[in-house]
Order: sequence, then structure tokens, then C-alpha cells
Amino acid sequence: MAYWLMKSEPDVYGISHLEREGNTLWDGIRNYQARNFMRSMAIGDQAFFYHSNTKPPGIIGLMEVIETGLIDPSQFDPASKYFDAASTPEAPRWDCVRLAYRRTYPQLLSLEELRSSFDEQELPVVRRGNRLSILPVPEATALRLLKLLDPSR
DNA sequence: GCCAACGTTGGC
DNA sequence: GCCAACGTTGGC
Repeated sequence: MAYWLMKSEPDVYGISHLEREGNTLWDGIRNYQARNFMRSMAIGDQAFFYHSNTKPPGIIGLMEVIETGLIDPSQFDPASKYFDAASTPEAPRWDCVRLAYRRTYPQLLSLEELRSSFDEQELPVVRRGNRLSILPVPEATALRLLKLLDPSR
């Protein structure tokens, strides 16, 4: 079982949306590196939900991968901002996974706090200018994160 | 609003 | 294949 960090802007799609829906298709990823990380996900993997472009940014919740290898339908929808005219149903370019809501933490663990606890090797999201919206989290880092997020467990 | 850190595109 | 121009993400 692997751990991941996945960013989303709470104004667009935040942890409260996911809590309401129960699970969601993580679509709209249009970066090959991020897509390849999704391709390497397995059912049961845990993903930290990171609120980006907000004040303050940071980890707010936990999700679980419940389906993999799904074709991203938004690439074929001309009305979608994620429409990709170069992608065909015969050879889809973008795929995604389905994530289930697991929990919302009582307090957001801010980027500033993350920087004081982890270096760039342990948690790449702390690197200045890191734009990748999906990142792997090494197990040792994940276990420390879980403890920081919920000391009672 | 600024800018760092990329990724993408297209001319050559 | 190189690289300049441009676009995007996202922190500050």
C-alpha cells in the first residue's frame, strides 16, 4: 500500500465536497507526470488531501483509492475546460482514479508547519515552486504525517 | 499582483 | 534537436 499527496483548490473542489459526495473521480489532470503517478496507484492506496491556493495551504484530509485505470471523460467533452481535441476514444490520453472520502482532520496541517517538520526529500510539496498536483509520499513520511495530523491515534 | 518553476509549442 | 515565447500552478 502506497501513500500519495493530491492537491485541489478548495474553492473548486475541497474536502467538504468530497465528504458530501462520498467519493469522486479525480479528473482533469493534464500533466503527464501527475497522470503517470495516478497510473501507478493501486486500490487501497491512501492519499492526503491538500488544499492549494488558499490561506493557508496544507493537508486537511485523507482519501482512499477505490478504482484505478478509469478513462477521464472530460477529455472528450467540448464544453469542459479539460477538453483535449487531440485525444480519441480509441487512444485516450488521460485517465484517472476514483477516491473515497476517509476523514477530515480537526486542524489543517499548514505548508509552513510541513516545512518545519520535513525536508524536500521527505516531502517534495515543501519545495518552493513545486507545481506538481500529485506526489508520492514515502511511507516513513506518511506515518509521521498521520501522527502529526492525529496524535491520538 | 508578482514571480519562481516548470511544461508545452512551434519555428528553424 | 535547440530554444524562445508563452501558459500554468500556486506560494507569498
